[in-house]
Amino acid sequence: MPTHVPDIVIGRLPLYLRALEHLLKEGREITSSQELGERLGYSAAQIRKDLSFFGEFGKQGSGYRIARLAQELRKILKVDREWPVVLVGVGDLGHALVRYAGFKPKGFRIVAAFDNDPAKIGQQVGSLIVQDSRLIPEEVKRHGAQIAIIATPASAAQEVADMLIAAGIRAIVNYAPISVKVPAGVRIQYVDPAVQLQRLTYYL
Amino acid sequence: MPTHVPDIVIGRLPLYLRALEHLLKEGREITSSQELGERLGYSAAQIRKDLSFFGEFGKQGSGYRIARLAQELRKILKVDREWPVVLVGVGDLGHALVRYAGFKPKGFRIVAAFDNDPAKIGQQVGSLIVQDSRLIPEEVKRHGAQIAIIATPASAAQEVADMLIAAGIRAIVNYAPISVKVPAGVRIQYVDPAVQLQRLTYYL
DNA sequence: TGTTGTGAATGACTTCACAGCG
DNA sequence: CGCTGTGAAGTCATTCACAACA
Repeated sequence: MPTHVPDIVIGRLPLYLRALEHLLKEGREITSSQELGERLGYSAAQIRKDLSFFGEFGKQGSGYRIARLAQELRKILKVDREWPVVLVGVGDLGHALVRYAGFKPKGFRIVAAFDNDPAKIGQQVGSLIVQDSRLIPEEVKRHGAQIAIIATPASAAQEVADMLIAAGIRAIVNYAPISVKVPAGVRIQYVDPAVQLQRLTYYL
Repeated sequence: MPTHVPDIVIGRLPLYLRALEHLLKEGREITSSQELGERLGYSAAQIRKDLSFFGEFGKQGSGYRIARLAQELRKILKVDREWPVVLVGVGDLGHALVRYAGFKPKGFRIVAAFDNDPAKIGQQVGSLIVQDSRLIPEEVKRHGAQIAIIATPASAAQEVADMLIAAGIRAIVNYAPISVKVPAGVRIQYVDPAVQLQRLTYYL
């Protein structure tokens, strides 16, 4: 619907949504761009401008109805549903992500976990049984998954990404410490735990 | 030394460093801004401009000596040493991070892990014994740690951040799904696994 | 009065394009 | 000749500031 929304705006919307859900849990019904901004460390103008890409959700003089705005954001972000997600690489980090309780309330469910280590295949992790990576193509299709999490070592990440994309995956969160090449039309987000730390030390 | 370097530039340097280290492992000695850019998905000009904030590291006509540039970046980022890091919250995610093998080669070592759950205190995780969160002040000081990782539930994150900062922590990576208030002079990076996914669904 | 939504103004970041040098 | 380093230009993002309105 909107002409074009910068990626950086889309990146902030989940934070707005998260803050709104916290306010709701505190029993609040109304908030303002100023209050949201203070909680999140953004300017009030930034928040109003971001929201204005999608419509008019507030009331002059009073602010935003929290429940309503949260629901609008869920619709915009398409997290007003449950997305099936597949995960590849059941090391410590992958293991933790499979069991992570925070996905379900935010619109995601890990429906399959893969590894190529025979010692891990067949093991139960959370409510899933680890499957052989060779089953990725058929399982991705069977679940209709468009989203994947890569939590393999760096050495396997590119090959795994290629296989996932061939199977129909169009969005990836990559926890492996390496950049992977993906074709146009596939979105990728990087989370390298060591890089997060290295972004801080410069300032110390 | 440099007048002022934008945060966004600092944020890319660890990615340049990571790519250089990969090239080194492949046995390469020389690279160019173009090659680096292609690997990482940035323009060659972007990379040259970023580096120019800190000096002149290349040779016209040939490019960059990889080992030399990597070492310069480590110096700039101050990861040419080993930083002690403390971690709070030994759930699945914290557990995985304590055992994460990727920190050491990038300049970090987790020197203490804390939790407030009596069932976890005293347990061994990796080479560490989980300690009572009440020991944070003395242990942070004893190790001289300036960096912390928060991997607690959202409900504990603010309180834990306050305690860490009071004890001398000046940089935080927060895996808890909540924004926390920190005073000026303390840097914080957020990694919410669900937010990473929510940043992708808009495009599907 | 208090707060939104939004053009206009400002500021920040990226790309261009080329001189200069190895 | 190829590639860096870098001002200048261009693009994109944020903040300002205020009309509109509950």
